[in-house]
Amino acid sequence: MNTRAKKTNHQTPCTLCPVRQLGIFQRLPEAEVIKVQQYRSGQCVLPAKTLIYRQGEVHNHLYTVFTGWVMLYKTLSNGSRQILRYVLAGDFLSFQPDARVPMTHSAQTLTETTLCVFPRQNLMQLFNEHPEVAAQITLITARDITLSYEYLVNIGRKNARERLAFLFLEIYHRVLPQFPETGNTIIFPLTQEDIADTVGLTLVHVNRTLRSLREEGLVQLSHHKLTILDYPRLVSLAGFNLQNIMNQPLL
Amino acid sequence: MNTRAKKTNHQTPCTLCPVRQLGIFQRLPEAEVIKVQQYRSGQCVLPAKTLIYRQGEVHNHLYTVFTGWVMLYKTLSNGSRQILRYVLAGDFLSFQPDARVPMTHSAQTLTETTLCVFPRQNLMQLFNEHPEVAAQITLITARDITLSYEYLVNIGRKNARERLAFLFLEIYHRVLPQFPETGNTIIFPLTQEDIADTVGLTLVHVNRTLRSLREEGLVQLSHHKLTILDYPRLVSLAGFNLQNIMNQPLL
DNA sequence: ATTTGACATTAACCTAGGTTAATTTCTATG
DNA sequence: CATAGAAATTAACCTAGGTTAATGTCAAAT
Repeated sequence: MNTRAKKTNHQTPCTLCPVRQLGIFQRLPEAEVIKVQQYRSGQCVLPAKTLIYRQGEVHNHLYTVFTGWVMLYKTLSNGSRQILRYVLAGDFLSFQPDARVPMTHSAQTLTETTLCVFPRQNLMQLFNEHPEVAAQITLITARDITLSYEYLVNIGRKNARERLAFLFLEIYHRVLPQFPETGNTIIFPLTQEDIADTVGLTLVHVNRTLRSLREEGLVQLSHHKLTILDYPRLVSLAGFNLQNIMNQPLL
Repeated sequence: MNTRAKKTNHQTPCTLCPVRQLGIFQRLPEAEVIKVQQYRSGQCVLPAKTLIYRQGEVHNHLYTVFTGWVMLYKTLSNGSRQILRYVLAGDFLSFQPDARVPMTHSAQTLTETTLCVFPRQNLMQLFNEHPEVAAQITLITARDITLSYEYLVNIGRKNARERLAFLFLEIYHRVLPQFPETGNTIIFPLTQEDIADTVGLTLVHVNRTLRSLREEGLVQLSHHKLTILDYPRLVSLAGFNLQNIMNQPLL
């Protein structure tokens, strides 16, 4: 990982971890969590725009995102980039269980980010000793697939306005549980180029489409703040279905 | 599931299962497999074009594909369809671990297909009693994500020729281990409309692009047979990387 | 052998989104 | 507060791929 990363001194005990409410360990009993903690190797804070791992390289850590935004992306030989997913607080990062295989994508922070680190070597041991955790991870991974299927539909079968509407709603709904006080406005650190590389358009066309959405009073995006102006119309434009997005276990 | 489905009388014991060489139980010791077998509820043969489950409906079985082709897809409110993935022999089907949540996509056979059936209720029990299996499933699911990321790149950032080249190579390499005697020609049951709905194009443009690939001596597709004519050029056109595709544990 | 419906093929035309390039904000830094 | 690089915005023009629609081919069913 990048050298600017600093390992924090204070190590939050897993039982006090704020992301427990959001992510993987939600349903694990207290005792289970305390046992899991011993596999953890630490916690670290990364500045914005830090590469966490690079496509093609072997990488020996797994992470849970504590706070901040991370993006996963692939780079093609012609230089273009496809962003695969945004990883937010409570999400799992770099889940590729075989430590010998090089990563197939890269990960980079968008904002300052705090990660909780597990060495990959401990994973199989953790699985064997705590099958509960393996089951939880399977569940999360299955939901990640569901999300990436939504992205496939979004890029493969929708027009520009629909694609943006969907992206905004998807992110809005994943940010909401972290900041319940948030109204219709969330902090949104993506540039228009990031948006373009997420939904398979060019940045110029993203800009045009944003203007059209703004002029129609659907969303407003500026200075890294996104405001949902007309939620119902946006939902219907995007063909948005909450169920396919949420990372929390669904009741 | 469809009523035309017939449950076969003869039940292959899991230890003799031909897909064991390909799929999930590859690394499980014999004794483990015998124990897993008791969770199985049966084996069934479905004709081509059978709906296995439908988007929006709760579905209480999990499957391993024994022989045949299955496609997963989503249908939008405007009637268009996005194919998400082809499920081949040895692959896992409908992995959505929470039985109460409706399926987010549909599954339909393309050819006659034999499935091995697990009731979903047994899954958590299986996980708890056999963490080995949970770990294997995690591994497979992680690889499914890798594949769907490849699809995202394919649709989001490549032109028509590149998309088709990639699809052909991806499928070719997944079919190969099943039929080692196959030369450069494989059976390829997709229609041009299926191809279009997989790579985010229209069937008319798929036809045009196929002609162009044929005229340049790259691939030949007719009568449900696909022939790879110029493998190296196809690989370079597609930006194809084997590692991201294979479902087998890599080394 | 004929019918039928599904699938493939082609042509003519059109448009959503891409390309290029210039200009205008921001925002971080000295 | 000045400056530079990053990000946003806009306009003019272009093309890859979409649309419509007609025709051809094949295989299953009678």
